[in-house]
Amino acid sequence: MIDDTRQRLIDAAGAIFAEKGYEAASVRDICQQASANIAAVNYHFGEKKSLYVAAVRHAQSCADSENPEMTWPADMSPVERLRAHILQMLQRKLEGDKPAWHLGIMLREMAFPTEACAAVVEDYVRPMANGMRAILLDLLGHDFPEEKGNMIGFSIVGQVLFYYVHQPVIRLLIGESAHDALTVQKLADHITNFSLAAMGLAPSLGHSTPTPPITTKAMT
Amino acid sequence: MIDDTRQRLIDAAGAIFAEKGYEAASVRDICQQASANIAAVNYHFGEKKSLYVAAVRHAQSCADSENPEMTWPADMSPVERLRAHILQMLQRKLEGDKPAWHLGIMLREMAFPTEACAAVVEDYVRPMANGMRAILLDLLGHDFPEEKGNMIGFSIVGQVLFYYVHQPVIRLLIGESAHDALTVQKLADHITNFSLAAMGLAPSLGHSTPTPPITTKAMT
DNA sequence: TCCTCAATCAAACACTTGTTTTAATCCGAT
DNA sequence: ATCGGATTAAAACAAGTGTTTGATTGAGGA
Repeated sequence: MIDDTRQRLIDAAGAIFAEKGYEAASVRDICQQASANIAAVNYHFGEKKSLYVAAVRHAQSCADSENPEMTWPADMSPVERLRAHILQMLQRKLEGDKPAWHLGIMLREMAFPTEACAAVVEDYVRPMANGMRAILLDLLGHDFPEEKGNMIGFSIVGQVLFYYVHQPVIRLLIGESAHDALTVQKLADHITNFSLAAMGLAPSLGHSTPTPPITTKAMT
Repeated sequence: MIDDTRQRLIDAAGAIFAEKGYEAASVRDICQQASANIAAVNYHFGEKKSLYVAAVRHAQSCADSENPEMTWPADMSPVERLRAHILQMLQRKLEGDKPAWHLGIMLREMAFPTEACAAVVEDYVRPMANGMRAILLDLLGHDFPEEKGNMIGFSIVGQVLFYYVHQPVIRLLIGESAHDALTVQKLADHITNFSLAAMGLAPSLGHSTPTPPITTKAMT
């Protein structure tokens, strides 16, 4: 059976782990949500912790398969690749078509790491970081200093992650309606334009010229 | 000292809550670290949850008193106020002279909120957000659209928080030595220059085109 | 001195936790 | 039909949880 109880356990566990954290999630709750017996988790995974890492690995393997390698058309300009990259990151996090726990459990792992964090970094974060670095190298020149490039990458990713990690704070801070008005497309355009302007590849924000979405070709 | 064990309990609780999270922290561990009896927490606070919110409130009251209201000299240019503000945020988080759990427990609360989150936002986040908004209004003009201003503020704060929230990921990603090379001063300069350039108030990163630093007053 | 009352302590409480055990069930191969 | 391995089920396990109890302390006031 594809719909094994083992898979049902991983799905239920991921959802509950992502929502309540590792310690607060009980195997009884997980088994009940998975319509499985209490002993099932120990039969299939041996112990609770193994079920947790199985859920994390499943989440990142799904994230891998759901996102088609981020391979952009070769004739796409670096600027447009950056724009598409930022939009995709935001969509992946805020437009939850897939089960929301896939990224929730990984963000929890990245903020308060357990032993599964290293695997997440290697299998999920590093490929994404390499993709970002490739774009930045095309944008800034391949002899750009590595440390500066790292910081620029962190500046971009930090902007994106902020809207996900601290979403509840933003809601409380600016109100529900103002938060709902921040659509993914609007956020992606802002972050892209903000970052491009910081790198000198687009007109700066700040002066209220109704800036149309920048679609300039990259300067090589 | 009037409330001896009560304060010891709050200190021990804050440290353990920040490190292990609410559920994983046991009152027995807390009482042992505080050299108090197991019944002390229930005698002084009634229940575990009240001790937690007491620790959170203590952390934010300390954060308030430790940071002298962020009142800059009146003749300081908005650009320099922004630079000082960013540096101060980073110092507060990464240069731990004070007990590290003061901000650790609040970041945990902001990322995965409990019922204490609203209080943290109102008493700690909102004043800081107002300070940031005041600087941005001086920088961009007091008739700047609110939503755009919010997003710019989030872009700046997101860059800062990234280095704290995802510090373990950064360590794994670029290595210990490269991470240690990212001093607070270096990060503050980068984030400030990056953000100023994005707003068109400083030369852009990316190319060494020495555009003279713009330190003009806000255009109204 | 006696009393009071807040504070501390050891012990036990009732409950949940993760895990194990043992028996029952399914299901394809013989 | 029968066997045997794989899976599920119910119950019990030991350990840990937050919380409560009731006794004990020790300083301050009448």
